[in-house]
Amino acid sequence: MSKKRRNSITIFDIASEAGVSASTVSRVLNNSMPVDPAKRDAVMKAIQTLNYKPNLAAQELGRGRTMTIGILMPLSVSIFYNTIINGIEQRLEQTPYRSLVAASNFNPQEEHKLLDLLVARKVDGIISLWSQLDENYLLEIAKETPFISIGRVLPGIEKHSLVVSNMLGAYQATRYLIERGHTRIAHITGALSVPDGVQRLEGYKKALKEAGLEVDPQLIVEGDFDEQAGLFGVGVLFARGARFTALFAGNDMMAMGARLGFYRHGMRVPDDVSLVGFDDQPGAAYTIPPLTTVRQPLVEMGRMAGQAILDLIEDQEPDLPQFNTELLIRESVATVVRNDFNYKMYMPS
Amino acid sequence: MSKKRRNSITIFDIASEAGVSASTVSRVLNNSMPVDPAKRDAVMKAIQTLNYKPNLAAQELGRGRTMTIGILMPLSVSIFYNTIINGIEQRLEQTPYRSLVAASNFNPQEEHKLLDLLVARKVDGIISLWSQLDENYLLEIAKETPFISIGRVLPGIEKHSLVVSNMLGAYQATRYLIERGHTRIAHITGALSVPDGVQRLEGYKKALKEAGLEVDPQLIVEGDFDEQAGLFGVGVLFARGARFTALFAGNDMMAMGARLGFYRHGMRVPDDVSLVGFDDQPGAAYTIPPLTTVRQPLVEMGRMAGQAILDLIEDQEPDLPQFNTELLIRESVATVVRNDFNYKMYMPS
DNA sequence: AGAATTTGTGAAACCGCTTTCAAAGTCGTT
DNA sequence: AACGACTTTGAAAGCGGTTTCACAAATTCT
Repeated sequence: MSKKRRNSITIFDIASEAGVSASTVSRVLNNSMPVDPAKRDAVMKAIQTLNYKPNLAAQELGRGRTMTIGILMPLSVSIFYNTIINGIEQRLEQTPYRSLVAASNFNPQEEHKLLDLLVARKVDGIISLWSQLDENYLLEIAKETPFISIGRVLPGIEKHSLVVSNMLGAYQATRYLIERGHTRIAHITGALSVPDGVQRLEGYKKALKEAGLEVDPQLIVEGDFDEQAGLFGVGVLFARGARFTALFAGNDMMAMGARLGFYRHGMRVPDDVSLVGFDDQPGAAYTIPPLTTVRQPLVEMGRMAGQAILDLIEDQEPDLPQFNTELLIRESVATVVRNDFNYKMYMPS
Repeated sequence: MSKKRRNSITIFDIASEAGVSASTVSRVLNNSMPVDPAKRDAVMKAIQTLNYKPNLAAQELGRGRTMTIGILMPLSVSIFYNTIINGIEQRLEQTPYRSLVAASNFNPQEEHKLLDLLVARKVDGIISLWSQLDENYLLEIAKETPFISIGRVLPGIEKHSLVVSNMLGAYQATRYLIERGHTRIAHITGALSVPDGVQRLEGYKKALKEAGLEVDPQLIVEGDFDEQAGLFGVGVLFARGARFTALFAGNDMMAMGARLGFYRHGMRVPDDVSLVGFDDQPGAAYTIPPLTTVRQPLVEMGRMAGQAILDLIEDQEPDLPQFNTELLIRESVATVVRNDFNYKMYMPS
């Protein structure tokens, strides 16, 4: 079916070129042992002139370690996940470890395949982001290979899991809205099939209850984290005739969708309706108006995950801190001025 | 410094388990040769019960081909590049080839290192996106390994390069603005250190000249593709006292930045000023108002690049089509109603 | 029925590098 | 000068697969 390409110059070629043994070449390559300076130079020169590049597969096979840690993420086309990965790589950069990332595009089949691929590649560790895979399968893999889970806690290895409190973030967002005088706060949820979505919903409810406000189902519509859902969500809200002065969206993308929805209905943000998102995705600072949102310390999370996987590889128990969200106050929320007769409620025209 | 992990079960383990030779196991694994059904089943079962996973490094070394094509991109945290990569992977999915992507974060040092890594990994082909590396170095690599360049044409292997006409896109955008009655059109350029930036500037100028309009340096400010630059750019424009009714931004991110700039200055889009971007990045459809912009067929480009690298691997000359941009008309441009006394009069359409 | 093919199979060589092991050199002591 | 303790070094044995090769067994053809 196809030809091999077995051209490459090997360690032996450069060995003979330099007049030493292959072992010696290997030794200067990894300087794993002292080598006579003269020979070392000869080897270096040979490497140079023959433009030798070690064969990675051979190295890995030879030493039984790949020096790479695999990263499994749900979606390649996502700044959110990539930012975390950035953090991981920042940590790894200072080590001899490389990273190898695989994206499943939210397809569990594909994710399974990719995870197997990482295992087949014998990566030294795996960091998985928001895996959708079966718990037991993951645990099984975690038994064989150092494994860190981000965005999902795996029972039994909670210590190797890293999540931020979605609940807290949603609570902060809602709470803030309440403090600014809003009492009728709508919520477009994230996908309720994933924990993040329901946890954020919970946080929203908690803030409401704590403030003695009722949780009105009329004000809640289920979304799926997509811009579309935001746009559609405000449509639903209006169709219901819901009355609200603020909207908390389950993430920034939905907030942007909602923003467009309001625009279509001729409602100004924040003058007519306040809006808060979740994630602080890039660009959130450049919406009109700049979006108030909940920030997760993504890069920092990545860094810590990187540290944790290194710990695990060294057989040390990782020490994963608690990550908290932070409310980023920008310009999409207005204070509502109370009025005994009229709560400053808005309705589309 | 560290321990090996040499636990794994090998082809021999499953060979003895199934009562056949290792060669046979290999044969059923790749079904490269007919094997007695009974033995085949035995092998399958053994694989199952021992939960065997072939060692990729060993496979690659053994067969001298890695069945992976490397992708080198400038920035991991970018939907733009990732969309192209998506296209590549779509094409690859239907083949036995895997992809391996490496991101340099615009750091030439890093890019060099990563490219070397791909070579060391002996990938069967390389697709490079907007490489910043030295031409000769790239050509040298292209000599050894099938190589496709996206976003930059490499002299000598133009046929292996894939670019879209930035010039055309910018021309389309500017032309459209002119057709809508705009005569004073500002432009915030991309980074002029990269071809895309200057080509878009050229396209802008071309459209202007063609329409008999002067190219006013007052209306041009250099940006760098970042939101910041857009925001800053309109600041500069206003500081100069420049008068314009439309702005063509070198990309969407700068358009968003500019959008915020206008907002800060109390100018409505498109009522007071029209705006067009470039790239159609996700979210561009959800700006306020939805942004008119130039679309590049990213996914399609990726697919074709995937096809091309496969061709190259098969020793066939790839047939890369010409990719054209397309103007996506949304809502950020208004028609100007001319007025002899004051051209600053608009009518949103 | 016997010759000529055509399977199916295991042994062994090989892929390119690392690492163990033992031999050969060095050097410092006594 | 002889001896022991380190250093350097090359040969050789892996690492876990693939593939060639030779051979036995099963088919097919006269």
